[in-house]
Amino acid sequence: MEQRIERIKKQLHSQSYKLTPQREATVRVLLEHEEDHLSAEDVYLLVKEKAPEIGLATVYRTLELLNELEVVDKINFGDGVSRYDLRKEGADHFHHHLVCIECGSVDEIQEDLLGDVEKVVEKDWNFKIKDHRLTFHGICHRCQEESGSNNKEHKESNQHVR
Amino acid sequence: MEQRIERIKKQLHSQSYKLTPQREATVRVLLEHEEDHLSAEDVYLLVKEKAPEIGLATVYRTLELLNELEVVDKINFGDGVSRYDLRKEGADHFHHHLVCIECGSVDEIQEDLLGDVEKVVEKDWNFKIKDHRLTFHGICHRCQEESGSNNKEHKESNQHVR
DNA sequence: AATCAAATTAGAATTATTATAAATTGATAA
DNA sequence: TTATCAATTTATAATAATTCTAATTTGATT
Repeated sequence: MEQRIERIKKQLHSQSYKLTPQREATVRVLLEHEEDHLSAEDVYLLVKEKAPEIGLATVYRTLELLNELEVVDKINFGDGVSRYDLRKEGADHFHHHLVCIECGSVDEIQEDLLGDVEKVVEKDWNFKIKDHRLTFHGICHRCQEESGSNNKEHKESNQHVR
Repeated sequence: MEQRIERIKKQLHSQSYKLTPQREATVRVLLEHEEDHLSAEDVYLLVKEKAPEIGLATVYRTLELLNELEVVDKINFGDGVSRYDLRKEGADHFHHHLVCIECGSVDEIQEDLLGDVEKVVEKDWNFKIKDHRLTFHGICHRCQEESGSNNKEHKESNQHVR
């Protein structure tokens, strides 16, 4: 973890930004919740535990900065809020998401999957792809297994959406 | 156009909703702007021309209703607003989008493209796919052609984003 | 004409996000 | 160390999108 923070710090410095205490606390929260898809508010509340004096606007600005530096990705699942997702180091493509319409959980797919599709799009539409967003909506494996039971909640990877 | 409205009317009736004048005016606007990706506000302003007494809340409610009936799809390109896109009749999959990061234009891809990918996801992740969202961000064919020139604006299919 | 539910309107309320102005911090150089 | 200057942060106000509420209207049915 310290090494990743160190690398992010270098990345900031290389563009003459500083890793202030507030920014570091924010990055730590993101690293500690790598599996989740936190909203700005979520991040704010978690950062407050480490650095109670931080302001919400600072969190927003930090997330925006990290987004510009491609340390995090800003995503939107259609509920009202933006969520922020740490990029896997060395990942040159953005990962995909599986959103369960039953329980609201969000799982990630790290595999590429789109290589061939992107080739087709670049060629047939003459479109130079820089990034992509792919989200599948459906029923997750957990909700399928319990078909018949009434258990509506799962313990892990739950990111409930309004 | 009249036939499509007639079919939407039937669809509403089948779920015991009515095609009120306000709803009809809204549907007409959507049909007349099938190529665009209108925000609720855009729709509201256009509907006002036909039915000046309509309220913004009604437009929101109508769009939400049409979304539930899968007549329109609610999409989100990451700017602050939701956009509403008429579903192609008979299309069992949601079309994809090409968002240009230069000029802000949004083009559509009607081709499926994801068939194989979906098979893999359903099998390997045991996820029952109901819907998907795929958006590519990059440089559109128009902006590529004019590399070198300073022309920043295009006449058609422009959906500028904040 | 009476009735009842669905739909609409206007406007208030909420929620997420961004902007602003004043204060603080940190690095650098005199 | 102290002065200085830009970057950053804070608190708060402002904005923008969307949803809620209460009162009213509409339409179909008795």
